[in-house]
Amino acid sequence: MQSNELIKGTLSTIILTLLKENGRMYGYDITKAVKEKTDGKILLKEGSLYPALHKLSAEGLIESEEVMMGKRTRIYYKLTETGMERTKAQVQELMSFFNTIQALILNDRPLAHG
Amino acid sequence: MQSNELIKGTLSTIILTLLKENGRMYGYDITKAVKEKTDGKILLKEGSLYPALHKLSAEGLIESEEVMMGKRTRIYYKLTETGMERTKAQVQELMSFFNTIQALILNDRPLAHG
DNA sequence: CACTGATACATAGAAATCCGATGTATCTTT
DNA sequence: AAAGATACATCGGATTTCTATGTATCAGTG
Repeated sequence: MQSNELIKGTLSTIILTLLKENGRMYGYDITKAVKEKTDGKILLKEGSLYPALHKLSAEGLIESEEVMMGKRTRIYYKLTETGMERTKAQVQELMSFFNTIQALILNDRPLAHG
Repeated sequence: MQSNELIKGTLSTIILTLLKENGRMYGYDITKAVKEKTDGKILLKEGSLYPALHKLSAEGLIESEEVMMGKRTRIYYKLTETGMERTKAQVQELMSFFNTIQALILNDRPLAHG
């Protein structure tokens, strides 16, 4: 899958945005949400997600809360204040990047030859 | 620079597209074109560009031609037939990916709780 | 009750990608 | 003569995501 190459650099923004929208989510929840919202086009792997969550946590952008569901642990994550600010910034940055790339790629006028 | 993180996965598409638009370019030319066309937002480094060009060349997507400018070598690159097809495919794939991500990120409706 | 598939966490190592630093050398301008 | 732009190149590092693997619980089925 080539889409997996493209996801690089966008993963943290995706996670942060989902948390912003949904308030509180746990890991497995996030993989399902991404799958559903992208019609299966993006399949977030556990090996990508959990390390990413730990990293965001270590950076203080999200905070976790362990909840026991019967005998099974479920770890909920939500944005911190810092994380909320960072989410807005990253979304803006990502959209700006998309615009830049689109301008670069969809403009089929040759260079003015400078 | 965080934009540099985002470029991952898009670099080859950028190079291929520029070659498609301009027909024939050499390395230094490409760095300048990217800089100009993105208003300095994306600065392609030589350490990224030259290896990428060699790889595209090895994959048969572009072909090179050495030209002596005085005593200095200039290596022009242009798309092969395969490269032309691949360029179209990658551009479509990239745009599709952008749409997917935008739908995921800009949709602030919470999940229907499934 | 055994089995299967979904749920739920986690990590180690591999693979890929881009950048920073560095190197060589020519050409142009001052 | 010096500085800055042009023009190529590679190495090692940092980062990121995936594959594979592991553990364990829960629900549904035969």
